[in-house]
Amino acid sequence: MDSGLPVKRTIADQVAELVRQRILTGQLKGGQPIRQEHLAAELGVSRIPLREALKQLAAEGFVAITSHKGAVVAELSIKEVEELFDIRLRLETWLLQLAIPAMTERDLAALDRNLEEQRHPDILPRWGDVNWRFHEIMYLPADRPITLKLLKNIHDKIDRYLRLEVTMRSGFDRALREHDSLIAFCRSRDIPAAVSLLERHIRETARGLIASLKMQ
Amino acid sequence: MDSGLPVKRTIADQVAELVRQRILTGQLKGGQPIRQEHLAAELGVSRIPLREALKQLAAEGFVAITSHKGAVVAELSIKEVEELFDIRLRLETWLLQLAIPAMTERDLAALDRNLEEQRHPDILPRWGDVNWRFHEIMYLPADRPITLKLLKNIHDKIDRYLRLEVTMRSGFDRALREHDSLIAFCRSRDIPAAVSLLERHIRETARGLIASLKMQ
DNA sequence: TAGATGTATATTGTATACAATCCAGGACCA
DNA sequence: TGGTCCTGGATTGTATACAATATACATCTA
Repeated sequence: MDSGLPVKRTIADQVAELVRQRILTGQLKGGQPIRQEHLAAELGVSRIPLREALKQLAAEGFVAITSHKGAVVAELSIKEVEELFDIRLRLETWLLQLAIPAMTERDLAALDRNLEEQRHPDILPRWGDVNWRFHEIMYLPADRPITLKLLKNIHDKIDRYLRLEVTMRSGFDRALREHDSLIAFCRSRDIPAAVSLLERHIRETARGLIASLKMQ
Repeated sequence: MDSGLPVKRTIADQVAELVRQRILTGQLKGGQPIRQEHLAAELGVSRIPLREALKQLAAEGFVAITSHKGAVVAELSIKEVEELFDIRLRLETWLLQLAIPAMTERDLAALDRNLEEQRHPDILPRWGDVNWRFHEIMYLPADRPITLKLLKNIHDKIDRYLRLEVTMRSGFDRALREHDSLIAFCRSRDIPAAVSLLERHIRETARGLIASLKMQ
């Protein structure tokens, strides 16, 4: 099994990863223009690999490139966030349904371990990653790699906004409780209960995030 | 309303479009390696814009790039084709459900016009485009642009294989009949009938394509 | 002969240099 | 004043040149 990451990584790939991280963590904010010469100099590379990285990020939807004007960090409108959650709803409930019958004890144990990590005192900075991992572990037994990759991309886009602490604090405990119940339903192979809880889980997360977006 | 295409197109964009077309039409076949110098010379450009185009196509899933080894035209396994159809099923039935109540007479007329085009004697070479346009027109009133773009990407990937004439001939008449009925159900706002027909339509297309893939 | 190791050549990856384009701000005019 | 047309600097887009890497083949060794 291949991790998907090339052993010998090219500068362009490293730069793409780094810029993506900066966008996800908010170091690069939505709407902010990216000056190629400046950023390339800061990273100690030429503009060529940076430009290739930007082309890739543009295709992934993290930046928007306009000819001869340059790249800006992509912004998500509330409408777009709602649509992304809608897509999640359709695809994740489907994957969960497929996954539950295929789950092994190993998978359930991995979910337990992940839940422990979520309860770690200073989880907040890593919450985005750990939360996605939880969902990923649940869906892996469904054996739908393309869908999973697609969902990861969506999660990444949404996570930029979930980092707004307002949302974090209010939805955090609820998320933990729901994750806990989800594992229980998976363990008892109760597909309807699990799917319906997941549906509520996603809708609630969406509601919280969108409310906080509308507030500011 | 913006077409999405930049007025002043850069060489890299034109090359990306051209290479994508060559892949979709089978001029570049799955698994075939892409030699940068050779292709760049053939197109009369340098390798820089070609490389940027390849990075974009890689992110879209049309080519696979391995460091220091180059790009090869992506291949789809039967398992992957099945998964793509599964995603279509989930997302397209959802979009249709949303779209039907929002459809106007204009939309229905556009569907009629498209159907006429499908009946054109030598539609075969343009079938991929026209077929997608049919589905796109149906889903546009749902007003879910991100989902629609995602589905277009999936359609493009599948179309490469739908061009195998075997499938074409056998599934062609059926597709026409089903498209016709779909319009009728949309016109009478019969959501359950339309959705269930669309579901069968997608499943049948998948079945035909996969059967012909397994044959060869 | 089979396998390992070195070397030449092809190919990709990156830096530098230059061309094309955009944009802010000033000159000019009605 | 307000609008239009320049113009120069900033920025992006592309070509060329060079560096890094991979692959095929020859050579060597046991």
